[in-house]
Amino acid sequence: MKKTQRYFFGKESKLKSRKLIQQVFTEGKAFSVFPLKVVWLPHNPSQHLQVGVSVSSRFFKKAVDRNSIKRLIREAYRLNKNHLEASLIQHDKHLSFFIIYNAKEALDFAVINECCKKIINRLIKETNGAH
RNA sequence: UCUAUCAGCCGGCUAUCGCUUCAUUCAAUUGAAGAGGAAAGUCCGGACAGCAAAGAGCAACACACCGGUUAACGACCGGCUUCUUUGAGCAGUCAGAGAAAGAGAAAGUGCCACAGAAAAUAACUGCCUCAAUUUAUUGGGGUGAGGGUGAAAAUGUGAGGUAAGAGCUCACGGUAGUGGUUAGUAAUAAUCAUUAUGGGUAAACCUUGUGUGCUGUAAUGUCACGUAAAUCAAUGUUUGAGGGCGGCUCGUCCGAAUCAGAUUUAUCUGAUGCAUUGAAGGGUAGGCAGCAAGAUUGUGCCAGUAAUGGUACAGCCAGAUAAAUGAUGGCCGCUGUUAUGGCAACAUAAUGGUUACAGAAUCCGGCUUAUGGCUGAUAGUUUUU
RNA sequence: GGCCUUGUAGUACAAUGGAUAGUACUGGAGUUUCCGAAGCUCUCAAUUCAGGUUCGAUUCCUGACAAGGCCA
Repeated sequence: MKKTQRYFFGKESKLKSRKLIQQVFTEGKAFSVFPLKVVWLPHNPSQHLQVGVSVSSRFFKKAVDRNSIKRLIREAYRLNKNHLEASLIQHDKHLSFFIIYNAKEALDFAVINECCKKIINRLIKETNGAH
C-alpha cells in the first residue's frame, strides 16, 4: 500500500457545486503565489478536500489555451496533493479551495509544479495553525 | 523553377502516472470506447419543443433573370442577359477568363455638391422678326439649333425645310413598349409590323410579386425541496365582471364548473368565487429525461451535363456539465540544416522538428473566416533541349 | 449554448451622402509673471478593417475583427 502510492484525482475531489463555489468566493480567505492565486475556506459538507481550477478568459481568449493550462495545473496538483490530504484526515479537518491562474502568458509545467508545492505547504500550515 | 485552383492525408508501436463514459465484479479489479475540417463565427436554412384553441387587414422583415436539386434555404448545379478584361481581326464580330443585391426610373415623391446659361417646368445669353427712337439701344413676339462646364447635357449621322429654327419632315441607325412568326420547358434569341424618343439614382422613399406567427435545448417535461395562485383578518362586489385572436387595428369569439335551497325543470338566490388592503411567513437554482441509430458513415453499381437521387452490402463511431481525451519518456517512420564521400541518384555522421489553425456542449444542410507540411491533377510563367 | 447592442483625435461626444470631418478637456509651443497657477494665441492628433453601390461614403449594403450586455 505504501510502496505504490496512488495519485487519484477523480470526480469526488473536484469542486462542482455552484453553491459551495459561491460560498468560497464570498467568505473565503485568499493568498497568491505568482502566477497562481488561491481562495480557500475550511468547510466542506461531503469530502475532506475538494478543489477547483479556473483560468480567466480575459487573458486567454482561445479555449485551447485555457484548457491546456487547466490541465497543467490539475496535473501539478494531482502529483502534490497527497501530503495535504493526509494531514487533513489526520486532524479531521475539511477544506475546499479554488486555484485561479493569474498570469497573462502560458508558463511551463516545471514552474507551475514548483508553485503548486509552495501552495500545498502553505495550506497545510494555515489549516493546522488556525487551531 | 515559381504561382494559382481543386481533391486527399497528418503518423505508428510502447512504458509510468492519471481523466470521462459504458460493461463486468459484493468489492478491489479487469475490459472497451473517447475531439475537427473547420468542433470557430452564429451569417442563413431546417429537425425538435413550448406559447390552450384561433380569422381578415395593416405594419415589420426577407427574397426578386429562367429552369433544376433539396427536408429547407439568401445555399448548390445548369442556362440566359449585361458588364469588365485578354487575344485574333480593317471592321461587323469571334474565342477564353471573370463578375453581377440581375423585377420596376415609361406609376408617383425626393436628391444630383462644386462648375455650368441650364441637372430636367422654365429662365439667361444668342439667332430671327416687328415697333419706337437718342442709330445702337429699348420694348413685344417666335425659337430651343450655338453656349464646352461637368460623373452625367435632352436619340446619332446625312438631306430637306424655315424669317430664324426645331423629329418639323424624310433615309439609315440606337433605345424602349405593344402585337405576330420561328427556335427553346423558360429566361431569351432571330425576324416582321406598329407606336414613342421619356438623363442618373430603388445597397433614397417607394411600387409590384412571392413568402414568413413568436421564442429558443439556460426550450420543455419530470422527481425532490417546498412555496407561490396556499393561511388568517377586514372591506367591497356577485352576471354580463373579465378575457382571447401571437406587434397593431377591425370585426368577432369565449364568458365555464361544483354544491345547497326554491320552484315555473331551466331559471332564480346563496356559497365556493373575484378585487383591494393589512398581518405573518418564505427564497430555490440540485437530480433525471431532452441527449446520441441518424435528411447516419464507408464502398460498389445505376440514372443525370451537373447539383443530386436510387439501390446493394458492411458498420455503430465522444457525450462532459467550474466541463473528460492529459503529463513525462523510448523506438520506428517522415523531414529540415550542416559536414564527408560521390558526376549524379544516394550513403554515413552530427544536430533539430514531428508541427499550422485550433477543443465537442441538442442534432443536421450550407456560407464565411483562420490555417503549416506532404501527395496528385489542371492552368499560367521562367530556363534548357 | 443561445439572444442582442456598439465601434469617430489620448478621453467624452457631434455630423442631412457633398469644400480641408467639428466641440470640450488633455498633450506641445509661445505670450503674460521675479517664478508658478489661471487667462490668451497657435498647433499636433481620428472615422476598427476589407470589399461593394454611387460622380462622390463617417453615413447606405455585405463580410471580418474588437468591445460590452442579457438569459433562471
